[in-house]
Amino acid sequence: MNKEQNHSQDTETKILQAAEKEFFEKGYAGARTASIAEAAGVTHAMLHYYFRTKDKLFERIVSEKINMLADILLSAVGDANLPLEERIRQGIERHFDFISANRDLPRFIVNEVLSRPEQVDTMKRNVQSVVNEVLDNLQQEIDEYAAKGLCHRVDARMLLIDIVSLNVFPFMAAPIVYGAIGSAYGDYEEFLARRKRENVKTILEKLKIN
Amino acid sequence: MNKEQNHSQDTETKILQAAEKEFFEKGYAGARTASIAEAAGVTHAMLHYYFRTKDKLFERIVSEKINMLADILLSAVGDANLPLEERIRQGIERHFDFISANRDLPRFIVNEVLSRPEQVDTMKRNVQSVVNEVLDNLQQEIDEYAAKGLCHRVDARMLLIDIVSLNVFPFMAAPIVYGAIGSAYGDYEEFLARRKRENVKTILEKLKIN
DNA sequence: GTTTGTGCTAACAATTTTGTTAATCAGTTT
DNA sequence: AAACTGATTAACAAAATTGTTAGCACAAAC
Repeated sequence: MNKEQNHSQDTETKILQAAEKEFFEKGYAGARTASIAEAAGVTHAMLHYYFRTKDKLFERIVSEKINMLADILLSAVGDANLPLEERIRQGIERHFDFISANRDLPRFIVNEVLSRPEQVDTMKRNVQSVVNEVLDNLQQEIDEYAAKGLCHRVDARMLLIDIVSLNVFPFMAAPIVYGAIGSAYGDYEEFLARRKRENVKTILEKLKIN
Repeated sequence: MNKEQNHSQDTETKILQAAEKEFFEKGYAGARTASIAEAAGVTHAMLHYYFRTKDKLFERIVSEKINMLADILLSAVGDANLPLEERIRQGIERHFDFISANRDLPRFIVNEVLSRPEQVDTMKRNVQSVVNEVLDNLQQEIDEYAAKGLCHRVDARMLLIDIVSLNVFPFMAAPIVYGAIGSAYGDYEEFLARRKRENVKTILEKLKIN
């Protein structure tokens, strides 16, 4: 009995889950504490009991999500001592799969986090050092390969922006991208598989020397 | 005196401008009719006088913006009877410049329009026929070039998604993309110029036959 | 000069939404 | 079993936000 032994199977967790869904779908301003409580199957006083205010509940969700971002970046780095091309392919695919498994996350970050200057600072602090280290290593490796004439000497920072753009945007604009174009390729999952291959190809094409 | 002759230099227009700004910055749910009125320098009753409800005012802004999208697509098509490569370059650059001149538009569309199924339908109806025509022509032209061995036979639809992704995402995620990476390239405008060149290069690389 | 209509204001009404509080319930401890 | 503790509820309070209304002012029409 170290922690609180909750009655109805962790009310706090149920609220958090419902809150995440509501905030992701409607944003901070559009979210209603009453809806969250209802979705969680508790009275809305409980929400205030556990989290005091809507704001604090929101912050809790946000900080959790911001942490995921640094993680995915690191996990996408891939096994060292694979050949460069293979590592980049792996990085792109892992990033794509992560976004695919968290389809509402990019929109949430862009909408709710990037519009708050304080949180942008938090993100920068959390992400910048990791990003820079990853990028410096990647750039070094690219330069080595280029020196041996094995690839073009592309700019690692630009490459990262390319990758993230290609991987993320179609998910953010999914209703219109798939609705107006993608549906020609079959169902949504098929379309995504196609995009994933396409993105790998696009990026590797930039490196490839012919 | 066909139309109403307003007193203080077009109150309706001032409300519309203030509303656009507020809705773009804070989204529908976050926007406050009182803020809009204050920014427009009128009492907030005027807002209801001219537009009845917050909802109707919002719809007015949305439909205006949706129309812009079909326009930019057509205008980016570029002069026919230019060589293919030059046309695509022109298309990418025009699209980039349009986004650059309307930096909050993508976020607005993604956030506020794509989350409303009815409006997604409206957009599809408005955009789909234009997009399909443009894409069919482009595909045909690519195929002709490819048949002569002048370029790879790339898929026009995928190419369009690539272009839009590369051009749009950095603007949507500007605070973090520029803040964590882009600032290494100088001020924001310099960074953008660099991105524009980069995007053209990335896309043309996919076509180029070596 | 009176009438009429449109733009406009100030105050108010209605609703929605967040947050609080006092009381109750269910275990646990003593 | 009495007292205690944290979880829970229902009802309420407070604040914010949208929307309405009655009336004023001023220009044009008659």
